[in-house]
Amino acid sequence: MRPTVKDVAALAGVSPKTVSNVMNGVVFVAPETRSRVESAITELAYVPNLSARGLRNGRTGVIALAMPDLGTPYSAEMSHFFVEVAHEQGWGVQFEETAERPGRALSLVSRARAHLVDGVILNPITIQESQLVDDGSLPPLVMIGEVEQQRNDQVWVDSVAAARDMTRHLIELGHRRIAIVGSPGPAFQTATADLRQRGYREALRAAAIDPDPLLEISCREWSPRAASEAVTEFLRVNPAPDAFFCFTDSMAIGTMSALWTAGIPVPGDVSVAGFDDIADGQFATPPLTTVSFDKREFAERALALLVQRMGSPDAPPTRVTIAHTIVARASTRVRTPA
Amino acid sequence: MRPTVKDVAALAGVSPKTVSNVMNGVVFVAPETRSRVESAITELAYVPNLSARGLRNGRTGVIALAMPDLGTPYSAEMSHFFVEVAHEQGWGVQFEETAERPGRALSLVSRARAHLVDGVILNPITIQESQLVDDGSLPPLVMIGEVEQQRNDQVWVDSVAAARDMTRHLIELGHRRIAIVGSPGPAFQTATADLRQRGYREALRAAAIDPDPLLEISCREWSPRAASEAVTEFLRVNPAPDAFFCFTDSMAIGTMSALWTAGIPVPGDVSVAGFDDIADGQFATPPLTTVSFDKREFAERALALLVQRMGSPDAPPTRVTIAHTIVARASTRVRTPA
DNA sequence: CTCTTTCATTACAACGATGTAATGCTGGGG
DNA sequence: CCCCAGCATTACATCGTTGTAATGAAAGAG
Repeated sequence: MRPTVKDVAALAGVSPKTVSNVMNGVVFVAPETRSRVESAITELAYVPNLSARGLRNGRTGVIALAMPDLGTPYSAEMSHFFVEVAHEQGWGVQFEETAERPGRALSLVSRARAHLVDGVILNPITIQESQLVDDGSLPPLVMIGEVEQQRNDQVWVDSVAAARDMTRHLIELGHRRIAIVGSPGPAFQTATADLRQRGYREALRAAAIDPDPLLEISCREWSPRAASEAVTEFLRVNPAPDAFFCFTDSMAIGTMSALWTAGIPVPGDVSVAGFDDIADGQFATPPLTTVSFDKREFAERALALLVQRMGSPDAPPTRVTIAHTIVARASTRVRTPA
Repeated sequence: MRPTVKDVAALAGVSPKTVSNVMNGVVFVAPETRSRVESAITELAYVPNLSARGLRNGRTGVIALAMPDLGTPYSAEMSHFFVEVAHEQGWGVQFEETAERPGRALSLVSRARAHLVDGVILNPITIQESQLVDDGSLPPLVMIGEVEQQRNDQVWVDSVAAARDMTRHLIELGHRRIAIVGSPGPAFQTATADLRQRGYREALRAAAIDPDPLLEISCREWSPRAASEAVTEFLRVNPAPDAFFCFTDSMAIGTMSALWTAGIPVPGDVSVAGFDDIADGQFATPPLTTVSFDKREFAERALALLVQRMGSPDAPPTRVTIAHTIVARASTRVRTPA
């Protein structure tokens, strides 16, 4: 039988409330009493029942983290930092996967309202999910990622600027026919895809390069497999472009795989760039040029926003933009005309 | 203000307990009453308070999953399947990272005892963690991975056999000087490393190949970076072996990166094999030969074991072995003597 | 028409922790 | 010597849900 405050109180010869006072430390407790209680706690190996505390306080000390698909390196790395940061601050983290099935985000909100979690950090994947209706009963919520909405607190990377920067980088290397992988298409519509494509087009326009719709390759999903298939199909019909700018590192890895299979050397014949700076990108062959940002800072800011929101539910929403940089590695290089 | 059973009961004109009966569905409720309650629930958008339920029942419906480092593809993919399977069965999943700092596993057990979770699935990383003392107060617990202990339920892959099979596979391809990456060393001691090395040595012995201690490369940690560094250092001093058998796919990716940098073609000059069959291994260049096993089945079996353990705390521990297969891809091929 | 029997429904208490308001104690001033 | 101020500690109620035991009503038997 698990010991309770009652047991501790009995052993220490005080009342349950005094034990509670010792643990929460807000009320002053005489040093002698305090130490007596503390040793009773140790002796019984007492651990407070968080369900009871949660019931009483309306707080559980747990937040929910909803990422599209934990299995993908991007979600995984982000999750890693969220868990790390949250644990440092004493929060538990409960997981949800939004890609599993549509509407998952809603059931998630339900869960939150079920008071198992005090707040939610949500990386929406579809447009609908980012349009969660706020009927006033939403739990404290922070959106992460490239979502176009103003209703909730949000942390993101400026995808338009980042895509523009990367495209310009490729242009500066001498590339002209720059294909993108992950363009928004009928099978895959996300705000992220839209924004990155917008940045790409802006950079082309700035360099007076005519955008070629053929070079905007879309995938049925943002996975290495889908990218590999889409690029393979593209190469079957078209000559290789100067460079591929893939909207995620995962798709870049799939793209490089397709190029390897097709016998096209990277970066010899074409350059390949990604987005996200996942750890394995550094160890791809060749190491991947990518858009990088501080994932730990991302997690810290999002959690800070969430905690703040828990405190003041009615404050106006805040949007935090995380700085990005272009990390040039061996997968891109100056174009040497054939 | 969140509605409670009381509010629902008032609206439906019944007692709180009847509402509870409708939701839990064990006791028979007259159809007419039931539908009245159900529409009251819908109207108020009532969601039960899980803290209260947890306090009352002693069950929270949440399990904890403790993996070494969520950021690594292996942990991430396993976690993905655990979350998927758990959600299908209505469990919530709370995350812990055991690699964060030593002793984490203990604080985790504390958390479990704090009754926020009903059970724990633990992938221990150090030997100590796998030796958790059972003072009778452990929560329902299932160990996953290559841990040598008999105290707890466990799901694993037979690492000795798998490493033996992979080594034999490489031998059958004509390789003789087969290096391993991830050999147990002073900086990194795990049961997994021991077992895989044992399997490797057994296969060499069976083929009458003298094991060469120089070919047993150890890394300071099981990451692509550490593997890349260790292999680079190895190549600085030694001639390239016929093949590298890396004890994880992550290390295989690091190894291929080092080989790429050193200008040694894979699989032209050397073959590379991994272990775990992570998704990105298929899209490495070249695609990675590896030891594969059904991760979803792994998760299902572990969760089933955990649920069973919750029901009967005193049953003797069970150990489940998940089948493995060798998946041959382009990173290994028949040796062509120079 | 009355007395069981059956079975849906209800009243009440309890899970464990903690905020509130009241209690008891100690010591200093009148 | 007594009373009151100040402050550590306590009793009690409460959070929302559900098991237990009791209630009440309806149906069937005598």
